[in-house]
Amino acid sequence: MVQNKKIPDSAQPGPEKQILIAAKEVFLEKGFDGARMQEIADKAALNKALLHYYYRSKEKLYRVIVKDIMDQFFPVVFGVFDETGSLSDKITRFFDLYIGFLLDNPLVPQFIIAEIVRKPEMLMEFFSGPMESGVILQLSELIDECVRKGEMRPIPTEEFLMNLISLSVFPIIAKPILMNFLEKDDKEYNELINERKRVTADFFIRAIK
Amino acid sequence: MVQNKKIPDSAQPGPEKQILIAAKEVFLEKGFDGARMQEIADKAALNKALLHYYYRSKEKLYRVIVKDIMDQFFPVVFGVFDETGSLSDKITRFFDLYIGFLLDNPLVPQFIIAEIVRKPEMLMEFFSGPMESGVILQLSELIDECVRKGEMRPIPTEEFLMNLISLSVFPIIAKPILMNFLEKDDKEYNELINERKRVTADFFIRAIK
DNA sequence: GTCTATAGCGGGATAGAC
DNA sequence: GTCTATCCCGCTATAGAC
Repeated sequence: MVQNKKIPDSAQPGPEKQILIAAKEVFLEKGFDGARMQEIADKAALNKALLHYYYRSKEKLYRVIVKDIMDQFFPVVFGVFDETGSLSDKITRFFDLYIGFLLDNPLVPQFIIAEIVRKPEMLMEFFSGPMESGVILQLSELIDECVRKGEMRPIPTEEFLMNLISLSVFPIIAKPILMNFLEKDDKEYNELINERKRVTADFFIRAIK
Repeated sequence: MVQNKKIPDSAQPGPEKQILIAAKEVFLEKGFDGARMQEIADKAALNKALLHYYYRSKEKLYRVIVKDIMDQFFPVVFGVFDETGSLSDKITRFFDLYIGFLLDNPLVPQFIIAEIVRKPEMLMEFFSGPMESGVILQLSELIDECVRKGEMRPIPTEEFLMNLISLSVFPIIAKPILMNFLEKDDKEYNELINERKRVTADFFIRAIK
């Protein structure tokens, strides 16, 4: 299953890019410890030695992939709230866009949770970019404004953001468990998540009214 | 950091139990691939060979720990809704209890997500117990009743349950990322989660009204 | 740049003394 | 039952031919 084709900038078609595509697939699925250089090489239809020729070590290759995944993941969260429209529109658009992205890339949030949580050092390394974008501040201002207009009750920005993300992401990363629990098959579960785009926006809007 | 002392039934104080306690700590923190038998032995202050004497293989030891973790985790989710009180009381009690448990055992949900998601076979193996308890059915009936009484709007059981769990669990498993994102230190973040016991119950109750 | 072959080691597992 | 010593495989990494 191809998870995602968005691979860095620099990479021209050729072995270097093939490696990145294969590595991303394998690391996403298996994590650092579970991934094997041999499997990446096989998937890229190349020799194992070439991986080291281009990227020196497993660790170095991994870091490239982590950066790629983080760069792709975080911008999606942001920049939805600075468009036009009512608060309800923005929230509706957020869930639609974000859950849509997660459905296309289910392994991405799981990877970030599982891997970054166990190697918090890496966070600091790759997190400066998104951090600086000032989303928190921007969101705070939006909330203030909506409260003034009476479109919502006052809610701490942290709570607003946490709930927004929790409701979107958790059903994706816990899919196997929740599937089992709710006795759904794969198709049914994905339909459920698809409905959540709408349904969760409604849920959220009611909660902040 | 001792995560949790609740270790199976059978285990008397002695090497067998020491191994389980150490193994649980290491597997919780590192996962199967990341865990080292040597580290478990060191932590249990025993020889590596003894691990194999008692549990034959890393895999076998791991299965014992997984079962222990699952057995301890799932009952907490259940059995909160069959007590007395109004719907609001039940929801408030749920978040209080569940988030409290998660704060005491932050690695447990992360472990279940990270490990079980990558070895779905294991789910089937250990999931029969909780599955059979009929929580879904029970919750459906509660919702029906509350809708009849006008205490809440009609909501699919799946949605109700997913949102309940998402709002509780996600902020715990994504702690390192959210901490960074919200620019909180460890203490501040835990306080935030503690407030969520109350605050999230309120959020949820508003959403289903 | 791309391959084959192999070094080197970490780590799970076992043999065997006590 | 508990230890030390060791086996042996799998995997990262490198040497070196082409």
